[in-house]
Amino acid sequence: MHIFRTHTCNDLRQSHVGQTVRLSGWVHRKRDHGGLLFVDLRDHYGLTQCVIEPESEHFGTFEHLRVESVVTVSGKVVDRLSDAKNSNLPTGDIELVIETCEVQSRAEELPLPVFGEPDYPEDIRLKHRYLDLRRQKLHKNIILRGQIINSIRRRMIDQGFNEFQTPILTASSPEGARDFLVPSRLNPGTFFALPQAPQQFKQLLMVAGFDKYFQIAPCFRDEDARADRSPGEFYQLDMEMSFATQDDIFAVIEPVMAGVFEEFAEGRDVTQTPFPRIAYRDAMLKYGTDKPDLRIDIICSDVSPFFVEDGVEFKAFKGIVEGGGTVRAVPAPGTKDKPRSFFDKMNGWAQKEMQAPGLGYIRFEDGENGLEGKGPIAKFFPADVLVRMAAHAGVGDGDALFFAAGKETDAVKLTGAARTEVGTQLGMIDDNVFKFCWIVDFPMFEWDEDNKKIDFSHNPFSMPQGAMEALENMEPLDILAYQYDIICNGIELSSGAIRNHRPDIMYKAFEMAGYDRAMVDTEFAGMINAFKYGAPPHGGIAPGIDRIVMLLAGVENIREVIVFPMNQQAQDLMMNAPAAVDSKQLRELHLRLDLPKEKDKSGS
RNA sequence: GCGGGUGUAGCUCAGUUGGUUAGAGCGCUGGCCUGUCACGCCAGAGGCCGCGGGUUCGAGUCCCGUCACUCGCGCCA
Repeated sequence: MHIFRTHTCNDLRQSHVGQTVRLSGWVHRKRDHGGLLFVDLRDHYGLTQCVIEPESEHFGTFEHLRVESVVTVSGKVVDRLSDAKNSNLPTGDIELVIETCEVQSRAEELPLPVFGEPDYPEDIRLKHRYLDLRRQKLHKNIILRGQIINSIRRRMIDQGFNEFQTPILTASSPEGARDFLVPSRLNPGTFFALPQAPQQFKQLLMVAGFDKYFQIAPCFRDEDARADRSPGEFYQLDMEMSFATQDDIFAVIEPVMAGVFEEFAEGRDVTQTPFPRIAYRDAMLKYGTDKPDLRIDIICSDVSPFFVEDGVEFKAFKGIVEGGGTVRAVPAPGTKDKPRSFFDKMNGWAQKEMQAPGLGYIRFEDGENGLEGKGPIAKFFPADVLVRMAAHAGVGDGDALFFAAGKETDAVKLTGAARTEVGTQLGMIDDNVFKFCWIVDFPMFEWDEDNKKIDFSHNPFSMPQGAMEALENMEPLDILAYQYDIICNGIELSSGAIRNHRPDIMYKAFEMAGYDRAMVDTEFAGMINAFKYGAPPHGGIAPGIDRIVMLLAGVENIREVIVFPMNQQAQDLMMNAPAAVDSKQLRELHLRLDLPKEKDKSGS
């Protein structure tokens, strides 16, 4: 008999009754009846109830053994009496009568209970991640992650893509995030950067003629965290292909995403391919964001012109529109029965959460003379203006409109947030649906208000639509790029682009954003040089693995799908990283610290 | 860097208009219990009310500051 186990804790069934077997695992739970003691033994695979009687020489061992200790037990598999079977457990028909046992590892009192999985403070969970990972829910998420990555890998390979490994110690890449730096001992005073993405490498692989690249790529960015953004490091399905149009990229990645989501959706509905494509400008107008949650069936609109019509007396918004601002309408469908407090709360939300001046509203109801407006500001509008505005915004009897007004950027931002808030408050978000879309036609350039200049609005290495001709002849802010995002349920899974593979167009685009030729030649030497020796047109995308797993696992926080995550301050509480190093290590690197004055941390 | 929320036992939380000795459940320790599977019953230990200052005869409670955690903004094109 194997010294640790003949079966796993999920193997034994009625057919094993009578056999002598051996199991190893963690003591999940004990139920001590004095004269009889039940031990639920747990391993990666499942749970088996073991039972021990007081006559046994090992009874005392189990009486005082703490849960989560690791034991090996041997004994006979017996049938349970019919009313003692547990239908909730795959092994619930049988139990193991313990004859011999060996304690492999005693557990001390736990900082974090495994059984029952009660909510626990996240810093404790992170510090004792190995305990947290024993819990079924997290354990399952991590296994799911591995299965999803396997599925993605298989789907990419099936489409003829080759997997590559690119350097971890490299130079700063063209992304705009802060780099993690690694000092070079052999080259004092110089630093590697960890890749923010393998962007330049994958493009260089295209120049090298490999045609179809992919990698489950680790990416490192020294930026602040969000619920859906892990600090420090994360993984992307990074892919790139040559001689491909935007549609070719979509045709490759859509079946991968749709296929993976369908494979792991467990009955949840997934958008059929091809995914809807929404132009950036339309997305900003209709949804107030470039990552719309299409589960919310609300379409916003610009209603600015109605506020400056003759006879409209609502001076606050009129002034905003006349001053070059804008008013956007966010429909709230089916709110006839909502109390006044619903609308007041939305206004309070806008002021508190969005730090907006407020959120005006009008409720529409059929009256004696047709559709009528109700609410505090309706009285400032002639009846016919209200009717036309309702028609324009697509609302009718029993609906309401919220108004987000201000400078266009502010109004759009408030519109997008209000749309989500209304959708949430009205219960319009279906958790059992994955709604995908592409956002396309991002502008190539934008106006940088801080520096009063034109700058790249997205990726400087994207190909402008219309190529050189557009750069030379069009108004810069009107030029679009072959740049696209893929969105699922309001979460941006990835940006991608058809790249600019032409040095002449590259120099021109950078020149328009105020960067001279010399700067391009030094900052992006590797790539611009490569493009001078025959580069294929190419493009790609890099969907975030962690976010895909997060959506499929149905969790709100990205740390629930990462095996050893850092906290929001980008600290690993379990490994104590980052940490100070001793002076010998610093001397070897010719580094001297110049730290800011330390904060008073006596509060903890 | 900025804004919101939270901070009372190991954990989840209650704690009245400011008023005597700060409670409950879970967990932990000890005892009892032969069919449980969220086992049950009894007893016990466990508190700088995040920290500092202020108001007050008196602060867990009110005010100011600060720290920690978290969500968001900036940032991440």
